[in-house]
Amino acid sequence: MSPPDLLKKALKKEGLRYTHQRQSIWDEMCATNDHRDAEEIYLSLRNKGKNVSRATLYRTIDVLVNNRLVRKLELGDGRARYENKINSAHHDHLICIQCGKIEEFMDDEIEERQNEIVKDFGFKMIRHIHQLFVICNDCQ
Amino acid sequence: MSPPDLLKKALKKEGLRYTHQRQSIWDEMCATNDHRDAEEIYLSLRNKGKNVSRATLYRTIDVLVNNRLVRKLELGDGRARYENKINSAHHDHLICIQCGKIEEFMDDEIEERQNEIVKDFGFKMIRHIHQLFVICNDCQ
DNA sequence: TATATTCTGAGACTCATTCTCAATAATAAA
DNA sequence: TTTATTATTGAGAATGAGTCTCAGAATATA
Repeated sequence: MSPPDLLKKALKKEGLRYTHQRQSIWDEMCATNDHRDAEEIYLSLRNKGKNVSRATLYRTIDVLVNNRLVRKLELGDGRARYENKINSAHHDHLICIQCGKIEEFMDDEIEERQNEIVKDFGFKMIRHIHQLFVICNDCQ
Repeated sequence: MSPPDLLKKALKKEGLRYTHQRQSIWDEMCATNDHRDAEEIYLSLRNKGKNVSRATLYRTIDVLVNNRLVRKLELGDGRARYENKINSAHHDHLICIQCGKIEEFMDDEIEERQNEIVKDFGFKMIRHIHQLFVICNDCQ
């Protein structure tokens, strides 16, 4: 299911301990390719009998995000969404402002232009956010 | 300084009254091309003897954003930034993750590709967010 | 001017996220 | 393996940007 080594490696790299809770959270993150908020992940864990506190959930997600196992999506509505990064190549997002549906896109040309822009400024690219807010076909 | 007609027109369109506070806030938004958070704008108003409540500030900024006089920037740190839209053409942002400096960029090729992507999905583009998080030249 | 309606401000409230700290679990040492 | 050390956890308190409430103030209408 979820590649156990990736979690253990990340924890070791950070000097953190391997615990049941952290494994449960990583399993849960890998269980779907959805873009879920913390509460959805929390409740899904509870449903499966894996009781992990919100505090631990947030703390663990931070570790996963910092180690590029999970991606954090900020859509501007006050709730972050999370998706695992191991089942998919790099992509950005289209978000329907009506129904909330999230689709993924990837465009080499855009990626390339981005890098050139940053280089032209003499800066160093760390990461980027590219979100297209749309009305999807179902909502038109 | 700030084009007074734009504010009055927007308020009229929304069926809202023209008040001192709303004019002060619009003046303040036009006073700089910075990307400031609500608290900075609030304090700057106070400094100038224009006492406007936070409630009114947020409410008015909403109106300005909805009428495209002001742009709201969500950088993922929990504080929205605002910039007036009347002194500048469309652009996106580079943000230094070290010092917080914000630069602007605009790329026709990217804009075009974006539109094509949305069209290919059969969606309708509403708006987009494109942020490049970097380490700027001063911070390297 | 009188009346109706909208706006404002102070502070209470919300809600996602972070923090605190005593109890617990994982690791290291003996 | 037992003990000692150190990190982790969970419950709930705290945080903080932003929103809401509602009585009094300002503006518009008759």
